[in-house]
Amino acid sequence: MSQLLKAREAYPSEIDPAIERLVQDIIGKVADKWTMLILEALEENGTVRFSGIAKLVPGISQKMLTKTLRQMEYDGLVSRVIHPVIPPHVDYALTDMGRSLSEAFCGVWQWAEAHHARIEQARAAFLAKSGKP
Amino acid sequence: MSQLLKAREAYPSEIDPAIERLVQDIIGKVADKWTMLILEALEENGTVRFSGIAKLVPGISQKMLTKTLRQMEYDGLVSRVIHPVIPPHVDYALTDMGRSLSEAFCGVWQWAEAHHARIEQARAAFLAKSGKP
DNA sequence: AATTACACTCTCCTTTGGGTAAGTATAAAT
DNA sequence: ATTTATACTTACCCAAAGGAGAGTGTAATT
Repeated sequence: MSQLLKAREAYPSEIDPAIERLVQDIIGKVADKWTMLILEALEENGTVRFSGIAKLVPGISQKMLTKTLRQMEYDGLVSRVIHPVIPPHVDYALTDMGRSLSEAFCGVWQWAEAHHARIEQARAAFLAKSGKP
Repeated sequence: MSQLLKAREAYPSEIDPAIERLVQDIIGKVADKWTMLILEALEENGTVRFSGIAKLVPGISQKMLTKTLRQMEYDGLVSRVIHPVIPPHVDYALTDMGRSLSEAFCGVWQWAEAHHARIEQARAAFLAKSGKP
């Protein structure tokens, strides 16, 4: 057993550790690149089909799109409506919970848009500081 | 080349695609489990040492702690101050930018705390619906 | 008869994430 | 002389993420 694991037990916590773990699990699942990108795409475009989301989320592969949508459906963030026609037609949309998450995430998007220049600046400074000496 | 990739180029975009890509890259990096957990730990505890963060972030390994902290320093989210004593003493703290990100993330934490019960409910419903027929 | 459309699924493969364990440096405490 | 403390790094390993590409089913189109 590592020193870290031993030491960790020493700290007390004011909040219910069971809920804390649950929340961290949710954060761990929801704080996913593709989840967030799909969330935004659906928030801005309402009901969208599979291929529509693929167009709205640059760089996502079919595999990841399918997988992420399934997880989001499982978590109750999106609804999935199959129209049994040929060729197939499947509509995706945010649920109320998905919309509320999207709203909660709005601040992060704004932060990213507001700070991307400063981040690049920080990176350059880091490289200059640590790369030279 | 896949159909998806071909189709994607067709869609025009109102916003600067270069900035869009930058923002999505930032989201992709920042939307990381450990980053978010460390962010919260530092936000709530101010200046903390390496081993202190390890105690505050349950389940993180030394390797991931080191790696994530380096990335956060690179992105300008945390400051790292080395006190050249023996045994070593290194202080970590959020920068202004780190604090602002933490603030932006606050909404997501609150969402997770508010909705974890509903998520578990949705999962049960999903399994009942898709597992039976 | 061949092609296209759509929303997948499946297989193969490479990359990354992430855990464990051991090693490092050195001064102070035992 | 050995242990302890701290903040790492390195090496080894496995599992998960994720990309590329091919295949599927069927009806309408060409």
